[in-house]
This record gives sequence, C-alpha cells and structure tokens, in this order.
Amino acid sequence: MAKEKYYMTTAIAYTSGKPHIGNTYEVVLADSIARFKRQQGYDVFFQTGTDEHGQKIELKAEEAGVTPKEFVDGVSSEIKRIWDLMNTSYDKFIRTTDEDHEKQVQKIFKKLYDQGDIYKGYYEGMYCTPCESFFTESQLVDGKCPDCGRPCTPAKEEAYFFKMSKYAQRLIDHINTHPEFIQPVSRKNEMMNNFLLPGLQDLCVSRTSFTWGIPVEFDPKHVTYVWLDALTNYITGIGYDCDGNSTEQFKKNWPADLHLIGKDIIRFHTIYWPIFLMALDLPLPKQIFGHPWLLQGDGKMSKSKGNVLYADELVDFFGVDAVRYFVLHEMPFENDGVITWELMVERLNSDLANTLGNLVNRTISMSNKYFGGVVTKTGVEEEVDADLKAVVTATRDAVAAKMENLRVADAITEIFNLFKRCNKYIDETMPWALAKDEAKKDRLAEVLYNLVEGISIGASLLESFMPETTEKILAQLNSAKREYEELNQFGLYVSGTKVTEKPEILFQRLDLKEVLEKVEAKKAEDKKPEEPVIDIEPKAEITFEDFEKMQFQVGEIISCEAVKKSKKLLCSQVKIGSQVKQIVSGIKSHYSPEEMVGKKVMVLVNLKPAKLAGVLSEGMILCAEDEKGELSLMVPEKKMPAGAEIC
RNA sequence: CGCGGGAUGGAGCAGUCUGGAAGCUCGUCGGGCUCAUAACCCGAAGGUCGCAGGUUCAAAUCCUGCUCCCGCAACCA
Repeated sequence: MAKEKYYMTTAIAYTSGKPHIGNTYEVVLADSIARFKRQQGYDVFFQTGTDEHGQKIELKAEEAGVTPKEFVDGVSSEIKRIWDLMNTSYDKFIRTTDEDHEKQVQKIFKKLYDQGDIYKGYYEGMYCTPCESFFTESQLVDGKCPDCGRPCTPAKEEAYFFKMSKYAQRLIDHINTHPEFIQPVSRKNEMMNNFLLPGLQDLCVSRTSFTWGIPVEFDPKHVTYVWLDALTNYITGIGYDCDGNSTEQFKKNWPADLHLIGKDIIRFHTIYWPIFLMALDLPLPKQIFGHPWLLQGDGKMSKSKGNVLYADELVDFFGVDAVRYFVLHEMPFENDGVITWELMVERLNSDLANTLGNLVNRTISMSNKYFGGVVTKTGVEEEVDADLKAVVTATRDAVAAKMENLRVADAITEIFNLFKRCNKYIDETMPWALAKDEAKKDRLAEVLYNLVEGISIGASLLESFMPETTEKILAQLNSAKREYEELNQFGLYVSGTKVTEKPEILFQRLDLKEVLEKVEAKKAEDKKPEEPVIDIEPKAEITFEDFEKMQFQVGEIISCEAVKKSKKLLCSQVKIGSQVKQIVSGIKSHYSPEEMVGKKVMVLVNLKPAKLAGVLSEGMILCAEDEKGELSLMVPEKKMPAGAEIC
C-alpha cells in the first residue's frame, strides 16, 4: 500500500536578523510533527525557509554596507545553521530569492493581472518606513506610526491591488464548512468578525518605493509586495507552475496538510492565502495552525537588556534535546508560553535528569550489578506487572491522539508518564530486596526485563521530540529501534541482550546559580561591542601644517581645587615636563578635585592663556564627550611620563 | 473608545468553545527506600478560579460592567 502523503510547512523566516528562541520554536514544533507523522508511516514533505525581500532588508543591508543579496545570504545561512543545529528534519529549505521561486512569482503575478484579479491603482496615506506600512490618518497616533511610534510621512504610490472581495464569500463558506481549517478554533471567530464579515479590503501587492523584491515583469518599476511573494513559497517550493507544467511532486503534495505559523500572521494565511489559491484555481490547504508565542519571562525582550534568548546560546548550556524538550513541553496550545533560564534549568533537572536520565541510569546499573548486564525474560510475572505493561502499551496511542490535535506538549507529557510509571515500578518491586534472595533471582531478572522493555518503548516514542536522546538510550540498552506498529506491544526486547557496561549520564543536573552566573558573564561580554556610536557635525578639512601648530603633551595633575564662584570649573596644577601650568576645566560635575590628582591627562599646551571666572588658564585638558554630555578624560593607555609629546 | 492577549494555591500552566464535585508539573513540609545523577516512591499543607452584578437546580466555564497586567521599539514566529 502506498504511503499517504503529508505536506507541511512552517512560515518562512524573515531575514532581517538572527532568529531568537521564539522563531526557532516554530521550526522545532513543526519538526516534531513531521517526525511523528513519518514514524506513523506517512510520506512526509516538510518545507521551511526564509523570506528575503523588502525594504527593511534593503535598509539593513545598506547599514551593514553590503548588497541586499549579500545580506540575506548571510542571514539565511545563519537561520539554516540554527535550524540544523536544532536537528530539524526539513526536506526543503526554500529561499524567496531562489531563481525558480522568483520566476514563478512573476508568472503568477501576470496571470492574476491578465485574468483581472490584480489591477493598477494608487496607494495613498501616511507611510512608516521602518514598518513598511501605510496608514490612514485616523490610524495614526499623535501623527505617528501606530505600530512603532515613529514619524510617518505622507506618501502616494502607484500600486497594484488584488481584488479580495471577489472571493470573500467563497472563503467564508469554506471556513464555515471546514471547522478544522483554522486552529485553534478561537482564531476562527477573530478572523470572521474582524475581517471577513465587515468586508475585505483589496490588498496592495506591489511597491515602487524600494527595489529589493521580485520585479513585476510587465511593469518593472514595481516589485511584488510581501504576501504574494512570501505565501507562494508553499507552492513554488514543491514545483508549482502556473502554466500547467507543475511537477509530479507538486501534484502529489498539494494541497498542504498543514501550515504551521505564528498567531500574528494567521490573517494572511487564512484569508489572503486561500484567496490567492482560489484565484489560481488551486485547492486550499487543509489546516492552518497559528501557534502561540514563547515569551521572555523577565520583562520585555530587548537587545539592550541582553535578555534575548537564542537557540544556539541555550544549546551551549543545555544541549539540543533539552532545548527541544523545553520549547515543546513548555509551550501551551493556545496561550503564550514563558521561557526563562530558571524554568529551563528546572525542567532539565526535574524531567530530563531526574525522571528520565536517572531511570535509565539506575536500570542499567542494576542490570550490570545483578546480571552482568544481560537482560533476560524469565516469565516470572507478578500482579504488579500488569499495570506497568498497561501503561507502557497504551502510551503510543495516547501520544498519537494528542498529536492528532497538534497537542505536542501533552503528547510529551504522556511519554514522561510512562517513565514515571517505570520509576514507580522500581519502588513497587524493590529489585535490591529481590537481589538478596537467591530464590528470587528469576523474578529479579523479569523485573529488569520489564523495565528495559518499558524504557525501550518510551525512548522510541520520544524520537519525534528528542531524536538524539532516543538514539542514546537505545544504544545504551542495545535495543533496536521499533516500528510504530510494534510500539503498543510489550515484550519485543530480545531476551539475553547485554546492555552497556557503563551507562552514560544522559542529562547532567545543573545548578541554577552557576548557570545564572555564567549567563551574566556572557551578557557582560556581549555588551561591549554593542555600544552606540555617535556622529557629530563634520568640521572643515585642515592641513597637516594646521595640525602641527597644536602641541599636545601628557600632563600630570599635581593638585586640583574647585574654582570658587563657579559651578563647573576645576583649577588644576599640571606638570608638563619640568614646568607646571595652571589649567581651568569645566569638568566639576564629572570629576572631583580629589580624583583628578595624580591622573595623567592629554593637554593642549600651546593654547593662548585666558581667564576663566577670573582664574588664569594656560592650556586645555582634553576630554571625550558622549551624547548625554558625559565626559571622560583622555589618559594614555600605557604608562607615559609627564611631558611626553602626543602626536 | 487604537489592536491583540491575559488574570486559576509560592512558580509555570490545563480546564472556558460543549456549565455538573477545582486539576497537572515544579517548589514546600512529613514519611518511605537506597538500585540510581542528594536522584526514586508515598502522603500532606496551600486556591472566595482578578472584582462586582446577572442567568441557572448548578458558573472558573455563559451574559453585563469594572480593575489590573502584558505585547505591538527589530531580537516579533
């Protein structure tokens, strides 16, 4: 029997910067679903990728001093690196700068234009450049962008529009007759009430204000605007051709079985995307799941605070599978989840180290201790075994039921319930007590066999979520990977198999305090290169001769006192070579006279003497000043004698 | 009236659509055990389900009003 296909996608990640743990969550979530479907025997095609066009990227690239293409190449490979680091099993990583995608988008644009779904018009309104968004006057807050609060400028732009209204009723009918289409269901009402029922506005699908995009073939000053470019990746990635020459792969996989996306872009996926597809006369995806967000626990996420969590950083601390476990387990189905270092450590210690790692470890240790590592089924059963077996064999279907509803967190919980049951079984049977009685040796063997078998099944079920851990456990138990069909059967572990002699610690417990200290240290390290820069008004160019006229020397401050009758001034006696000059400086609010003494500073020596507040000043002590007016004395980086020339 | 989300024992969350004995994990406390990564197992304490009304035999759940929190700054799925 041919395997049933399952085509699923994540949203494509926007290449404006490094993805944080929240972005990464989506692809890990998708991966767990893809892996589980494969385990169940589906012929899965799992696509992810990057969305690489738009004005924002054009600007970012300019800031970075590279071409947009160079910029997105860098970010896209960084995203791919993290996806790979997280061990995600995507089948295709599409980039919207891929040639075949671009070509196809152009063809789609033209086709929709030719058939009258796209028309040319004008976009008028207030434009916020960073957000790449137009707003109506009424949407503005204090004349500023309602999204980001920055100023907007009036703009009018020739643009192409898509006639959304034409397909609205068909979409409403579809949503009403396909309750599973939008998940979670609470989102369905939101879409209906806010967008569909009040009447859909036509969607702007082109821009002329920037060039980093896919040009409209027949009107090249326009580039395709985000959604028609980005959403179509789901079909171009598997070989759609709107001239009717779509690949076999496309014919097999479309329509998608699942689009997994963030809840913020549900609107685009449940309204615009289906309507585009209707216009192309293609079937609609079966399900769109808008997952919640993973939020930072301690206050707002902000780069300046240094509390943004990145996947690779977390992996450094905890390992890939622990991070996968956390984001999958901690993320609720409908509401946003929280991630903090504290919670992460707690989960690692309690679930992974204590419940799972320790179970594997103690089971293997006992097998070695009592039977030289050989696990034998003796058939000496007791009543307590029944419940263990019942729990173990029921887990597969319990997991499947949760996964069917995309309740990934709950699915994982089911597996851990199996491991907990195993731990309980150890207490119930007390192998160490059995070991003391030679007559109970066969019973002891049976108990250990049951444990090894239970763990084997649990480990196999864990594969979709923590693939490396599955490998490790099965390797330690010397157990073969089970087929899905075998995961609800107890007793397939081959009797007489020898487990590893030295069990490897699967998850090391971590001390929260130590972790937090390391995090702090890392933060401090990362902060340095992120200091802001300051631009000041450029002055006219000077000649070298001009420069040579100025004499700078290192001066040592011998004594210093505040200038009476003045708020800002300090008067210093400065030793420069063998002479001492009196210099008055406006730095009282930044340095006390006491702390000035002994400092070696940079002095402009041949400045014409002047009286400041009635006190003679014979030079100038140089300072750097930041945007807030904070001052910092210029001191030599190495030890220098007073009087050393600065040139 | 900008949009959206939230408020359930110390912490993180289920449960709300489809009313019917307040649940899970962690932490705390007490006990057990010693094979194991100071891990495991059992038990207990701890909640007027944000507030106020309403509907109902019955409300965390439905309705109305209110209060408070959070995101909407590119690091936003």
